[in-house]
Amino acid sequence: MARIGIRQVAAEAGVSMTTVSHVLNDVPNAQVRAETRERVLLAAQRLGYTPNRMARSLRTRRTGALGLISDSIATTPYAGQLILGAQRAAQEHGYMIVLFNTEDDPVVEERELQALTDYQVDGVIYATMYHRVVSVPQALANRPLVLLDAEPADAQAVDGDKGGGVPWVVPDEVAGGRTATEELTANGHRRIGFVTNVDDVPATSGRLQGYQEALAAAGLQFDPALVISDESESWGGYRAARFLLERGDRPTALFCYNDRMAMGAYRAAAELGLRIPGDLSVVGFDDQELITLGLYPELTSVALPHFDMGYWAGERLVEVLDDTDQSAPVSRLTMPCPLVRRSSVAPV
Amino acid sequence: MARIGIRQVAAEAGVSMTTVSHVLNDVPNAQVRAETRERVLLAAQRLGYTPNRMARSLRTRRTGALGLISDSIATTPYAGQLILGAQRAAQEHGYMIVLFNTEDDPVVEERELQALTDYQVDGVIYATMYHRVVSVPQALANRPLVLLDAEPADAQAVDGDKGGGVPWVVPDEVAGGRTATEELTANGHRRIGFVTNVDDVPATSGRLQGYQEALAAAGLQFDPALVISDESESWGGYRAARFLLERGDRPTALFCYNDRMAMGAYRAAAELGLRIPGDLSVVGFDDQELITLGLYPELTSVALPHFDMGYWAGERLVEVLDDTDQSAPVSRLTMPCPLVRRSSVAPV
DNA sequence: TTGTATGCGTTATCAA
DNA sequence: TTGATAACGCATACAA
Repeated sequence: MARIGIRQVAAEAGVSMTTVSHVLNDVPNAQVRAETRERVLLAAQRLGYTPNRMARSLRTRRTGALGLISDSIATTPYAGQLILGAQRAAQEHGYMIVLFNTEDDPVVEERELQALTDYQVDGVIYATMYHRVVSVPQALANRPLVLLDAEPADAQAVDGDKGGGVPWVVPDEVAGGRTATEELTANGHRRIGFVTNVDDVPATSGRLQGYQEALAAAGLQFDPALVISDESESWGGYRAARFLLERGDRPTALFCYNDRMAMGAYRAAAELGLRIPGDLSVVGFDDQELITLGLYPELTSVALPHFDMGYWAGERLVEVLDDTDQSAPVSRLTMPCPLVRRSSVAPV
Repeated sequence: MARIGIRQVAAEAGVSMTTVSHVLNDVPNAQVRAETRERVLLAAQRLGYTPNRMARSLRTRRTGALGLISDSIATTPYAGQLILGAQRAAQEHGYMIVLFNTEDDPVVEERELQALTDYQVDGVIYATMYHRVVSVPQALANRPLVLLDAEPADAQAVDGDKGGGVPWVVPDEVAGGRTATEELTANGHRRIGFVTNVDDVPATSGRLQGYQEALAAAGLQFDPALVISDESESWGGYRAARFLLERGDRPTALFCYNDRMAMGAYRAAAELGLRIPGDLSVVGFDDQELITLGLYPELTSVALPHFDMGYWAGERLVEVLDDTDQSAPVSRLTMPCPLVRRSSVAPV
């Protein structure tokens, strides 16, 4: 049983290979008579024809594969959404996603970049699992490339700008911080603590800025004493929250850098006999359901748009690959972070 | 600049394409003179030759791609480890992993299986993110296939047995349940509650069995009243634990079906004024660091060997693909679940 | 509007 | 021990 190829379809339809190819690929130039076209389509259908991707690839010099290389797929709960988004977009355009991992190890990264080349992927999505500033590896310089949840060290372009360089998408940390804080001011809170982290990443400065903007918008004075930094873990959040809540003029609400720190803040509140949300309102960040749904009361949190970012990156890369004209419409995007309301916020 | 291929290497080395192919692929039959061999290797090196995978694939009818199709990559924190393990194994043998997703939707699954065929992957890893009993889709029946974290509905073979069917790997739920319970009996606990879930999955029955075995091994009587089932969420764990802990002869230790339920148990204990581990010892399952490290005190938990299972599945599939003799050595494996000790267990 | 013929870069068959 | 050469299945320049 000879595997059915374009040749068999041609025979079945009583036409030549060329015609079949034209019909099946919707070649723009040469036209095919509608009747012939129909015949070919039917024949292909009847025979259950599936194009041989290897042969096609050899000929077109395109594999239809997108490489997704990321720093640490294993240890973060975000990875899934990021990858799934990219996968969905790729799938919709007939591409497949091939995974690569650097494990945050330069040696491994080197090896993976080599593999990326060996496998001859058509384009690359360079992803980080936490919003980071990265310098694009030299090996990726002259390839179709999109940055996912990462921004290039030499970035400067404005939102929606062409920017000229490599497209990238990151969460809008500033707007996210604003959203979280506004939820609190909207509930009448006037003393709002910010339990933040100590790392020098875009999220740290961005969310702080959003916090300040929201305060200003509500006519509130920014008080540096209400901002406490610590490790972005549960125990860091505990320490910071405890410090804030033990003050005489304790805040009535806490905006926490992430859900882990919020988890620590819950413990601090419990130890001090403070009820949530009755005595203290709390807003987290990241919307990690393991935490937000696990805590009691369930935690209101700002979600990171991982799926959407992944999807955008996939779409964008396909655009770059498929578009004849390379007039990149948008090369940089910050995505909004939606608020997910639960039960940890109440009016003062 | 013509891309360098086997032809260029041949010219550079002053030999024929055939010879180059022979030495580069270590063809077992035809021997090449050591000196010639050296010359070819050097030429390839000097030119930085990289084989064209599409051409090779077209010829060998093998893509070097393994399809990893899973039910829900997005929503679970396990996915990363599972995928990473498989990816690592694949990588080590020169294969790449291509991702597919069913989203637990039969329609999508249908489409993805089709894609799997279109992309002509050499083999398939069918993975579920929670240990499940599955029936292998018809479309996968006659392909190189390995089940990951899933067991076929018609399974019957013994560990290490050839089994004849498709290879699969799952966690050893029984041993895991035993491990968790033994940690408690070893600390002198004699009244050990089991906060379990209501779903009919292998983990439910397996862990219960392990619990019973450990009790028996410690010479303790199994008391059905100490086993409470509820939804495997934080609030379910809360309810079940609360019920157990309010009894007059409350247990001094709790084995929880998973970390989420343990999280709820923590809350129940706190509300009842019970200190952990002073008044109550707790062991969880899954070792989800977001929870185990977030809780206070940090939760002792039994870890699911996701990375190892992924790795095994990858290795196994490659074996099936590469091995000339198809005498499958092992077709079924249950992996041990190691205990991760933290601070939630103390002697009575 | 449709058909013929060539080549993409390898591997494998056969001959030398 | 090495070298010519024929597929692999498809897309396309060119001819009809």
